[in-house]
Amino acid sequence: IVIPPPNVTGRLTLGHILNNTIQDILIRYKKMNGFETLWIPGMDHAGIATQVKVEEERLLPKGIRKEDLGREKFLEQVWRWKEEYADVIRMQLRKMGCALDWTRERFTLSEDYSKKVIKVFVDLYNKGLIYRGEKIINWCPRCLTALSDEQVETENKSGKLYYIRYPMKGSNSFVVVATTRPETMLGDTGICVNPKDERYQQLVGKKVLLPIMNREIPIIADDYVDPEFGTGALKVTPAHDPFDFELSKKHNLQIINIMNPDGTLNEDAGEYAKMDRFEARKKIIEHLKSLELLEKTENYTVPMGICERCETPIEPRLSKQWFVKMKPLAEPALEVVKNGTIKIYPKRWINLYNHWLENVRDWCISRQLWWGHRIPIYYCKKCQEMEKSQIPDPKQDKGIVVSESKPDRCPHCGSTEIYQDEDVLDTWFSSWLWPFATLGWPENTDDFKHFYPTQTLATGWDIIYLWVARMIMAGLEFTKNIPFSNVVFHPMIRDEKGRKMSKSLGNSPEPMELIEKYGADALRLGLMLITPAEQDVLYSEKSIDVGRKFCNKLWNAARLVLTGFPQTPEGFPDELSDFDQWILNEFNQLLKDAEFYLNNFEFNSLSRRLYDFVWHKFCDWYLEIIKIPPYNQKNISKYLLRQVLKVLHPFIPFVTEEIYQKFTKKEKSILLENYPTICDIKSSTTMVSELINLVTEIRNIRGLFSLPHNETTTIVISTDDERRNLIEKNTTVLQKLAKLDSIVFGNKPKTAVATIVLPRVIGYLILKGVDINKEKKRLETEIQFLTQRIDELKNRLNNPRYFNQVNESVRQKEEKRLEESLVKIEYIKQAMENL
RNA sequence: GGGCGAAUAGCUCAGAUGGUGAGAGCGUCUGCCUUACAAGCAGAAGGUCACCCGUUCAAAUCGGGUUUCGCCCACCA
Repeated sequence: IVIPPPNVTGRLTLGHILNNTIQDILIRYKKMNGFETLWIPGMDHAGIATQVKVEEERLLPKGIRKEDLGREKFLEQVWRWKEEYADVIRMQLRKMGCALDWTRERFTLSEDYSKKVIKVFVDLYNKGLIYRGEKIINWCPRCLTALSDEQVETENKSGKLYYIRYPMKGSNSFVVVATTRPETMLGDTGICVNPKDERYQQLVGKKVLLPIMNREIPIIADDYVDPEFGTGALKVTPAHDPFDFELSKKHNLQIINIMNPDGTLNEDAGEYAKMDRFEARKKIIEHLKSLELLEKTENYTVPMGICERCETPIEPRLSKQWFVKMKPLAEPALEVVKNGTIKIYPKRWINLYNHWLENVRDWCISRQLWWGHRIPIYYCKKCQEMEKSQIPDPKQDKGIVVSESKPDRCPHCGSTEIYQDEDVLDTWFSSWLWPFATLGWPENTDDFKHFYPTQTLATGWDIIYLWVARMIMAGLEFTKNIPFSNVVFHPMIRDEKGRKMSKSLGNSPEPMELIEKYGADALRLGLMLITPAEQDVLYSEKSIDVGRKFCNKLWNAARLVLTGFPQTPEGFPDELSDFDQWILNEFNQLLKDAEFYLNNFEFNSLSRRLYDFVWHKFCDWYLEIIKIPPYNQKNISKYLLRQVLKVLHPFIPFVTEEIYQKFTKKEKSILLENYPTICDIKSSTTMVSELINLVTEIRNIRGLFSLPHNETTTIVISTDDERRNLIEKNTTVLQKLAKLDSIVFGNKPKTAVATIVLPRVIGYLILKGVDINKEKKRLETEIQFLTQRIDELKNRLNNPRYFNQVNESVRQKEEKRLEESLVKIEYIKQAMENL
């Protein structure tokens, strides 16, 4: 396993705890099952995220901008930040018990790793899969960089739809257009209508006068325009809308960029130059009103893109950026999931994966940032100048050199005036190499040969596009192999009200404080107990307390086992009591379930199953029984506890190790032991179950008659020989567990009694204040219930269709239920007569 | 607009291939300081499994539809 590298932006969150707990469980489980395991740690430089953090927390308070420092000085600051938080993250991963191999720690911006990133860029460029293009991209006016489509989140904001009149040239009439971003009108270079729209057909080819700017712009026709929306006429702003840009190319419209990178308007916006885009919106509306060119305003929900890092509204902006052609990479990635070479858990995420890859668009990878891998593109000043005067075709990248290291001379003209592109690469352009770059690729290292492809990637579903799909593409493209066989998507952690964890809401708990308060094991187990496979986790601190209580319970149980039975052997004893067999049988079932759940990455189910076994089987019944002589002299508690600790260890490594050391006297870590295997059970364990049922029934009736728990009572039992033997053999156990002073065999005593009926056993509890009529009623209700059930079962079993279709084991179970019910009803009737 | 998911006890959720009298944790109530554990033990109450129709000997589970909620994607400005 290679860790999904945490961002060096800050401390780990609860989400990281969840993510790493899952991986640690897998690593420890496989290790104990005899596999060679490796879990590689590492961190991600997280380009934009870290840069924004450092600016906000290190520079802003001092009132300086990064431009004041300059690129080099600023990067020094970021590296210092990185070192600080890398230390914190290392400490956090250790505290939560992650069995990582720290000798192999990696970083996406280390010198070594950077070389791999640059190599990949150059390779892709040479293969024609990277190109420079002038397109409308997502621009964050706050971060001053381009973003990929995946780094933009869409929020539906309530806004307005403005209807603006564009006067026809040489006429008194208007064409009315509807827009949500009226300020962009300053950059309009056309009006577009649907050619089939009869309202406008005669206007196509004519011109309107753009208000405020007083520019003549043509009316064109294109199928793209939906006649139903707004007025059916679309204002075309090529520099500020992706489709308008396409239209402008198709119809040869002028392209006018009216905005500066920081979201203020530029000189092409006339009198609005230097004004912020939202301020300009208000002013322009006022302006249009005064010209009587604003026809109306409607409320409208606007899907607005915001920067995932700073939540600033994105501005679609025309600019020259570097792109990766995704289609050729996507096809093989789709195939490996389709044919099952890579398995995705839970399955439902496959849909999402496919949908994205089938509709994938080219990936904008250049960022106008400082923190990141500098793009290995070098420009020749001379050629560029030549290009401007001689070769006007912008598609030709003349004067550009793509190289892993800085070239001395321009290969075209021999000039030494060469400078590198200022931009860096998208942070995900390094992350997508993670599974193999961490193992030494492109060198054919021992690690790479031995450990690649990796087995399992565990991560949150939120980065399925940003990261997972791209890693699969990169793995197939560069290593000709899948990067991992399994992808386990775990849910997002939300607060109790279902809201996302965020700093501004203050609902994001600090994991280290939780570890301080409850212990790392409690945190790990508590999270596993509440983390469903397919739904988001609603976190509350209570669940961590549940984890802590469990650890405490285990600790106390271990205390009893280690000190309470000094005579018992530590190994597997020669002779097993009925109760030993019973608990071993239960343990075998647990092991079967554990294997199933782990193979299917169902950690939640397994953690619940473990909890239930340890608490409600091992502690509540087995440990209680073996306190009672003669079982306190001879039992398998020490053996079984050791096995149980091993099964629990992947979930709660610390407390299990601590207890285990008490056995081995600090000689060997429990992690180096073998995982338990299923052992033979010779005899049937149903008799013990019957005994347990009898105890439960007695406790139940005692409760019904409000008998205080410190008072004992007498029971008279009428049963067959087999059960009489069983009960006689376990008299003390029964007495202790059911609070009985004596057990007598025989028929109903003359005193008033409460009646307990099990198949083949009638028990009469001698109690005060028993109302015979109420007892009769209680038993009659039971008879009624059983009669109904017997009818149902008989009907079913006599039905040939049932008989033919149902599988053997189910039918046997049903037959047994019928038999038990028939026996039980006879016993109840017998008990009724005695009343 | 397209797609995905959810609806089960007061709350948060389990219930794989249809088949036990639908479970757990928390909360509530009753009784217990029983020598591992009061951070605990023994019990109880509490559910028309959102609604309708269908398939089946049998549906919380499968199919169709309805309602409510959540998420993702999308170039109707």
